[in-house]
Amino acid sequence: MTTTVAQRPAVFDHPPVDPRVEALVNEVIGRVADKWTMIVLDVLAEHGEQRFTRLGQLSDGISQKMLTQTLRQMERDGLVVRTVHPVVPPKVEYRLTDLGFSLAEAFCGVWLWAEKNLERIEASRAAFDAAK
Amino acid sequence: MTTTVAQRPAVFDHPPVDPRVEALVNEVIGRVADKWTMIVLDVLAEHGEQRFTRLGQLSDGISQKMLTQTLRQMERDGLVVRTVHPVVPPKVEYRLTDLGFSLAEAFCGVWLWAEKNLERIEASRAAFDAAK
DNA sequence: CAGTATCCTTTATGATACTG
DNA sequence: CAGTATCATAAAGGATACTG
Repeated sequence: MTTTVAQRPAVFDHPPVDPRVEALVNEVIGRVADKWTMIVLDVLAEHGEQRFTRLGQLSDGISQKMLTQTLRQMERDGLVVRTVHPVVPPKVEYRLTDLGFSLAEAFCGVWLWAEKNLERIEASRAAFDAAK
Repeated sequence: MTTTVAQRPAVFDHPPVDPRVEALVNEVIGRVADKWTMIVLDVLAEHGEQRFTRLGQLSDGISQKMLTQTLRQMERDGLVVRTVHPVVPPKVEYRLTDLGFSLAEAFCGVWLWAEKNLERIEASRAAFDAAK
């Protein structure tokens, strides 16, 4: 144990966890902490149920391929539900599950952090780049 | 505005933001919501200041190359400070800045979410895979 | 409309060897 | 120890064309 423990908040004092659980958590984080997943999640959280094409418009910069891929993965992970309406032309809607919503809430703090600290980050980058 | 607004918690009712700010936030999220960044961030938050090699051991599965790369980027973004001790053999220590620490706190909710919902995710995946 | 399929380019990452 | 440099491969991602 290092001498830095006391200066860290209690939120980081996890109980010791099974390494295999930790590895699984890492895997989930790696899959879930994905740029497009977070953006689509945010769009669905902010705009509610949406059709495929609209979702693509709202998820700025995403390609159709990545949208399909991201949505399939999110569906598989239980973050969204896909509803196919048997009409022509096709109408498919996506919405967050409770699980997806809880992730959006958990990730919300990171969005706020990014929004709040944008300028600090840019300033830090500029200073770093200037120094070398 | 859709009819789903009322059922969403206040945390998602952002004021309208400049699209360019939103794009920048997306960029930061894309860069920061990176698997290795989150893992190294977590390790530094939990274990405090660490040397390069030790950091690699604690960040399970990371290669030396990715560790270097991730640390440089985090340093550039102002998340960590790199301290070189002029001794031989070299001793370089990394620790979180206040900014880095605040991100670790913001991201902490996602770790807890992942830990809490691991089994639900695995069950969902199994069901999804079985259905097709 | 909501995809799928394919080709192709870019980026990410790993393995290995080398150095102050 | 803490990297850097290089090579090689895998994975991510974009563009385009096609389909129920």
